[in-house]
Amino acid sequence: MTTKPLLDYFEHVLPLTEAEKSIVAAAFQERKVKRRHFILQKGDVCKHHTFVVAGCFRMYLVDEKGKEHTLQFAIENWWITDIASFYAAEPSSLYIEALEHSTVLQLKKEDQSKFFDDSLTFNRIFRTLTENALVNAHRRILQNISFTAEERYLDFLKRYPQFLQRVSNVQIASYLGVTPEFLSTIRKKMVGS
Amino acid sequence: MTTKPLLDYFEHVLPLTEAEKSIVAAAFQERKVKRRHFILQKGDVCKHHTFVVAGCFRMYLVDEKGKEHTLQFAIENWWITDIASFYAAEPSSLYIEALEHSTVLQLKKEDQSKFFDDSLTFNRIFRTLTENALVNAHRRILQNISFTAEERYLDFLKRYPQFLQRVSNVQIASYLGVTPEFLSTIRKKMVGS
DNA sequence: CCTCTTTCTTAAGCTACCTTATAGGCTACC
DNA sequence: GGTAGCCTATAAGGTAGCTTAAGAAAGAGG
Repeated sequence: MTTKPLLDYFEHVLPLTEAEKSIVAAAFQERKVKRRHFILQKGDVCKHHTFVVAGCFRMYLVDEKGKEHTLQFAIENWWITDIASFYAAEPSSLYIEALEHSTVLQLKKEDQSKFFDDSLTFNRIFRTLTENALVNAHRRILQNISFTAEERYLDFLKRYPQFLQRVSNVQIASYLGVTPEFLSTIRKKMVGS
Repeated sequence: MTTKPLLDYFEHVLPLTEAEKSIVAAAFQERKVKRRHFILQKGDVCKHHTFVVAGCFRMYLVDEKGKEHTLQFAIENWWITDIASFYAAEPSSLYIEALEHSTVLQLKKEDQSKFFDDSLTFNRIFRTLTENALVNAHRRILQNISFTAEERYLDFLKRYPQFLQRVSNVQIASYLGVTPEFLSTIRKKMVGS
């Protein structure tokens, strides 16, 4: 069953009753996404919370000069959602693209709202997930304003070594906020030392 | 009563029953903080969620070269908490300093946990606050990797004009991730144009 | 298996931002 | 009411990171 990774993930936060498990299994919809296809494009309203069962995604912005800036990657057991668009029900300014053939589980906003109206458990789980995401976001902000590009790259390597095999250096550069050429010189310098 | 701004703030998210209001009023503790005093210092575990009733704070990191990097300011009706330290119960790497004589309301972690065990309402309120904070954090990450220093300053002016009167340019520079000298040249250039 | 696209690297010249230093204006406090 | 401490501004020289360009290597897809 495809929902198993999601149920395991939830139980890692808070134990679920059997009833809650079947509610989750019923509410989330499985979806296959091919490489280079999008589950969100600029202008769309983000209507789903997306949990990655298999595969790899990136969420990015394209600026007025056409340059891409990556906010987040996601692989197995990660969430990838434009929460600004999702919660405000406004058109997104972001793209979410599959970097590999992928399988996701999606929760519609209406179904999530029902969960939140009724269930203490689901409020606690999503509150915890959001707290964790915020802690990560705060760390990244601090790194962006206080680290050099090389320090940010080293931290990325340490924190997300799994991504190295799966996303290109072009995309890592756009996550770190540098050009691919400069990332290349950083890598060259590191080999030397 | 000092808790009124907090109750108003909560009700702006979700209506509270009278019973819930008195629970809140009882759980939060008022505290006066003098200018240049700290409610959190590096090495301390952050044990309270802090709501600002009056005054002004900044939360910052001091790096190994002694330079300060500001994560957040807070004035009336803002929260200021090192959530990484708060939720993980680990020593903080941050300082939270009063920039003016201030009054805050603080909620101990144990009391918040009790709220979360029992109350759907409080889970929903804090989930919503955390979501909003995450949306803001995401916007700031995008700005940091895709905006120039001048663009970040312009957005800061537009978004937080109240802060201009209350925090120094040195501190704004440390929030934007530039030196005070460079902020000064940006400001000079703007007047000219 | 072959071709087209993407990826990575290297290098030269350039720009944004930093460092250090100096100086004037403002505030606060003895 | 003077002096110390902080805040802002200005300028010169330095460095991190960008732009453009070009070629080699690796993959994707037919």
